[in-house]
Amino acid sequence: MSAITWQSVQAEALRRIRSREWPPGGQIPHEADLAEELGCARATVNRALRDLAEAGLLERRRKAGTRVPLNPVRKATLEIPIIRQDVESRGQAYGYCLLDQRNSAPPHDICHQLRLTSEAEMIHILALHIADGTPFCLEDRWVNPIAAPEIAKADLSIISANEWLVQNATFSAGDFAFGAMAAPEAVARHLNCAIGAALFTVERTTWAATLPITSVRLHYAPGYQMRAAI
Amino acid sequence: MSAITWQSVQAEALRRIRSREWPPGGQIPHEADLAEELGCARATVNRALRDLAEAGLLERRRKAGTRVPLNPVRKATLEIPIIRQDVESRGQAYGYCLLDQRNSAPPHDICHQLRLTSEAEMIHILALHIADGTPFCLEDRWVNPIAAPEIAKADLSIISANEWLVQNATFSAGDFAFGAMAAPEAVARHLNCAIGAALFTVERTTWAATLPITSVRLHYAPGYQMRAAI
DNA sequence: TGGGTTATTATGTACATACATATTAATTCT
DNA sequence: AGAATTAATATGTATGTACATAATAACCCA
Repeated sequence: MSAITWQSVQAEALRRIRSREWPPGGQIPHEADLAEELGCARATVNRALRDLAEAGLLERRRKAGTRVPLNPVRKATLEIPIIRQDVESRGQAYGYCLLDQRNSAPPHDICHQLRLTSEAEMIHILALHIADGTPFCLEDRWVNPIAAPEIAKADLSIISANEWLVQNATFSAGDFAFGAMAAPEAVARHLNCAIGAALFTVERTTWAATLPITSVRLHYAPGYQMRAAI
Repeated sequence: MSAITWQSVQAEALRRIRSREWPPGGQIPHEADLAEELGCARATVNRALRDLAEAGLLERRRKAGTRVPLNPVRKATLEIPIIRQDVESRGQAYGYCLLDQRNSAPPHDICHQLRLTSEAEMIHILALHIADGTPFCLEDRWVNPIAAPEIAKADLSIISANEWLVQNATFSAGDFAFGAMAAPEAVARHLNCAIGAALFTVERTTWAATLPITSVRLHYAPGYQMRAAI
């Protein structure tokens, strides 16, 4: 293969950005010029710069050209495994316990999250994920029975709703919100921690096209950290 | 242009994954077969499937082919803006206040984070980010003066270290850890919240190649949520 | 049979070319 | 002058071909 790969072109572009040879806010040469200068095809330059633009390190617009953003908004990739895999990848034994499952009308804020106006009943699930015998994560979930009717037949005391949904209800879009919350009494009891302890909390809502599937709140035991990398 | 784009090929592949026409754990046809079936070039199929593999929806290996993973590890994209932009994008007025800046030897855990063994002095910065007059985020940062010597000349009472570093010390790699923490007395005082309040906390460490640049701990005021989307 | 070598195969990449598309600049018309 | 039209241009995409690479399967020989 040719000595210059799109990776090498990308590395050279990164070098020029970092060294300010291509200054912040400034335009960089056209793809065609770069291709000629570096001795490769334009498609190769395109591939390299496109990836950098996706990472937020360049801004590209047709006709306007490519420029180095003044305040790059870097994008980190967050891997969202199912909770069992999260536990097992830490080398801990995974356990699971269904605490409650019933049909009822969701509270107002859940309806809002799912962009539902009706007061239709949904499936409410409360379950505990366990790592090496100690509480790991409390799952408080509402499932839209219209979007995933077959979940009613699943035995959620064996497989977690988290896992069942990942395997059976492929979603097309999802929102995440990460935050912290003082453990309410009910949550503290299940997680076996002090009332008011600082808990890392994830709220996730997923859709299949415009049909809301599920909204879940995950309360992680004190000390949990979620990791990401650039 | 041709009627079939790589996006349309990707959409069709997604449809087959979701409909289980391509079942979880199963192999899918080769690129060449798909290209013939869909009536496009192999490069077009490659582009479509490569992107799906990057999103975690397919697994590709040379010679072994492409398969649908049993437990897809979905990847969410997290945008990491500078804090000023984060505040301004919420429609709030940004304020900033440098609380302390001094040179000293970092504590042991910071050295560990930066993978440093020496006891060399670093720059310690404590600063408060403000939204609409109320405390938004407390920044507790250690900067390696070897990696960013020019920061000593910067007036960090005017521009935040966060912003200065993004603009002046492009990094090549970074680790993130998100978690929750009960507000210690010193932090609570600055954030004007109760001692022990649940705070969303981000720890970030960045490198230029193997040279550690900075390690920062961000304590967000109670109620803060970080958002992401798939 | 076992271990190492060689063929096979599916994905990965590079290139030249052609055309599409979005956006800006120039131009024309009223 | 101002609005509408047209040209110019940089990026975006599709294609056919060629070869690279990694992983597996087949083979061969001791």
